[in-house]
Amino acid sequence: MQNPLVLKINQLFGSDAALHGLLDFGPSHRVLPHLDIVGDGSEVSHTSLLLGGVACRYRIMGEQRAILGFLVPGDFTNPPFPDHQRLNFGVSALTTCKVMNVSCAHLREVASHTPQLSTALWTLNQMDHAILLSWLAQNSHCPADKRLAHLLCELRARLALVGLADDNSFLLPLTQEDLADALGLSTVHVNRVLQHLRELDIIRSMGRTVSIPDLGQLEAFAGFNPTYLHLRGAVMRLDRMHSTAQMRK
Amino acid sequence: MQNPLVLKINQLFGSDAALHGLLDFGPSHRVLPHLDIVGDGSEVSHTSLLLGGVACRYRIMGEQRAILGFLVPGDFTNPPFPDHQRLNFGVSALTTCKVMNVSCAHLREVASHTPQLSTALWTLNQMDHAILLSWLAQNSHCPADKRLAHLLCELRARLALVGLADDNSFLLPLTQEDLADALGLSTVHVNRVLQHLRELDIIRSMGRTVSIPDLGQLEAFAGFNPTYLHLRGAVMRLDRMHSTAQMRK
DNA sequence: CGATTACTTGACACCGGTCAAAGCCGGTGG
DNA sequence: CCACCGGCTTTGACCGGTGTCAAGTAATCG
Repeated sequence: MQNPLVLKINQLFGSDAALHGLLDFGPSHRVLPHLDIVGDGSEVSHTSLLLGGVACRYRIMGEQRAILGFLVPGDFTNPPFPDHQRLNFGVSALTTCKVMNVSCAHLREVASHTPQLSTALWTLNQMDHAILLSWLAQNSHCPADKRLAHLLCELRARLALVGLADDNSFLLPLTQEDLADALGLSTVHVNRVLQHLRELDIIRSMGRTVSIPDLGQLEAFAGFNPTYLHLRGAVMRLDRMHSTAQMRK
Repeated sequence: MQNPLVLKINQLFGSDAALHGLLDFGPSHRVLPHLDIVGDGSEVSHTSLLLGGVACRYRIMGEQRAILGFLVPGDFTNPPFPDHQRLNFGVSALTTCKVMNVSCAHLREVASHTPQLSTALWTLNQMDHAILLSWLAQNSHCPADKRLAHLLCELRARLALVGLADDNSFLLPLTQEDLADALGLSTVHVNRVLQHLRELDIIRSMGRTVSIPDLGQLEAFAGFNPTYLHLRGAVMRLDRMHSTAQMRK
């Protein structure tokens, strides 16, 4: 059972044995569903690495919960760079989660000895930012069916990065209510849109398993552009950054 | 005529004479309305500081433009930290803009000599992130009138930081179409919601000037919580970061 | 002063929300 | 092994917020 962050970094930047040992930070603990991993508005000088399960960033707006992002294994709850962040969101476990706390100071210390790790963390942070931008664009400007399809594409791609999905299916332990709170829709409507996607045979879902007859078709329907996740070309980009960094010296 | 970034940093972190000279990076140029300051998808190793005018981050989705954020004087088009970013959005001038390009490498160089500047840039970056989160939450989970009201609160607060707004009014050079593309609404509906807010006497707008009879009432209506902009307490936070940084040594 | 761009208005359609009830499914305990 | 239970999913009827289309009015600029 490998650290999913290591898996992800290797997947994105090419296998790099040097990193394997660096990212074992210590003991992990479990968080049960519906419990907070990080409380809303808390002030922290650490981040938490999700090792297993699915969690979400959220904020309570009036009566209802707004989900602002999903976390899958290999993700950090908050950016690992600055000390003493006051978060303006909470992080809550959606399934049972395995979590490891990482001091930001410690992570910076490790990264300062390993420029590749430092670059990798930066890229992951930009990926996080890109996902947020994409949610904003989709949720504000797309009809419900495209929104939902796009979210499925994104989650599949991110899960695939840590070996939890392939091109044809993956396990998605979210309720329709979770999806609704993320997409800004009602639970009832999410249900109907799911049925609609099934009728079109764009997805086939049984229980928690989503299976995808034709990934290309799904991504086309959603208008999904995987490059924003730095999925392809990330290795090239890392190389270029190193080479230009050397040129400048 | 002062550099609005200096103004903003002083406003947020307290007057700090040491910064005054550091943030003059060189020549600026003008960009006319509707022209790109940075093209979508371009790869840059610099950022651009907006010195005057209003611009937006945007992305074209199908037929229509999605506005993903507004830029006011003192804002950067993209985060100033990493070299060689491939942007997944464009930046376009909404009014005539005065823009100054800043090499990321150079900015890092300057910041490395001035820990206060470095911290300030970090905080500004987190502020940017917080605004994005807030847009996502509002646009996905609020009815049109609250959304619009919230956006007006945010813009007023940000403009006030650089001396371009007070509690009772400010100049907002946006068309209703700009607002619509930002809020994910149709132009027609933005028009109607504006009328509605005027009927409630929550805002009074004449031409491009928005005047606010009672700021408290507007912010209450919008559910606006200014702390997410680091507006209050930012000075304290900066102090705390410095003192804890020293303690660790 | 004409021409273009922005704003305003009304009628109508539709997407998605709400409410309420009924199945389904997995777990728990007798 | 079955009965029960709570959470999740599915349905239907109805309503309201927003979008669309199209036309008309104001404002801005050369």
